[in-house]
Amino acid sequence: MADRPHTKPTDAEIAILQFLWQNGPSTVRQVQDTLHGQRGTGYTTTLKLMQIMFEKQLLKRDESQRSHVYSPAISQTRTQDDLLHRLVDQVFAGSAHQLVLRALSSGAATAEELAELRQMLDRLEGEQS
Amino acid sequence: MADRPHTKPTDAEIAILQFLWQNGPSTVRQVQDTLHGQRGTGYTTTLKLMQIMFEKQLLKRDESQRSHVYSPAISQTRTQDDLLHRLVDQVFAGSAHQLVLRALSSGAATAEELAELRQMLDRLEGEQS
DNA sequence: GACAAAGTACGAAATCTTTCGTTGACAAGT
DNA sequence: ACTTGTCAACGAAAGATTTCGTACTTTGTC
Repeated sequence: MADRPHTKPTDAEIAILQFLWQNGPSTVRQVQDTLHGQRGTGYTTTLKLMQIMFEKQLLKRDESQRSHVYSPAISQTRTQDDLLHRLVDQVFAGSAHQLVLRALSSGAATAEELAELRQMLDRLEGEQS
Repeated sequence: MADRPHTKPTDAEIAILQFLWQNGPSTVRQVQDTLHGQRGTGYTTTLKLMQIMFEKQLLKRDESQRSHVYSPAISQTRTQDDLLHRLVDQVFAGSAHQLVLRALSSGAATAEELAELRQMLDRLEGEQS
């Protein structure tokens, strides 16, 4: 049950959250090595960011070890939903359906994925009747 | 043919763009009255924002009238695509298909819209074979 | 022409985000 | 115990965004 963060995570914050969602609880060092090896920023930058995210309650941390171990305090799906709704409201004038159409037409989808979508459609139409 | 803005428009900028896309070329006053009547910010704030957006080439303007008339310099669809891709990359790990599934399951879609989606699927599957 | 209304331009404050340097604590090996 | 390496904490600078006050210009009205 993730608390709703009333403010949108910044890009840098999302990158860190994404790493933690994918790799599980991690130390600053682990995040820094993998993530900001690409970004080119220093260790203390990542540290500070994660400390701030901890204060903002975006991250939890285990301080029992010398190297604190951080994990997300908000769920991936919840965050995805929030950002998705933001995008729909802001730039698709509230029409999720328009967004879906555009994502499909511009994004490449495999046959498998299309089949999965078709299933989803069946299910949704079933619910509606 | 909209230039690609290499930087992402900020939230405030997107709100203004959205207004202009929906209402057509407008003066600062028109934007301010409608949009930031809700936001609660002053006239000069909106003015400044739109001036900066003009410098950034996010907006065009017609200065032939005393009240300059602004219009978007980037297309709505292009911007939607850009932001959509950003979201997919950042929080859906590059999987547009995951985003679509989530948008469908959480966003309410009417029967009509579902039918339209089904058509889109048919078309996409046709292309693939 | 003087006045008021509404507009633009500009500068700067306030806020938020990102970045890093420095300091002090802790641990490991010698 | 001493040195070396790693870490957390903190403060502060740099950058970007948002906000608004003030000054100047233009337009129309009396």
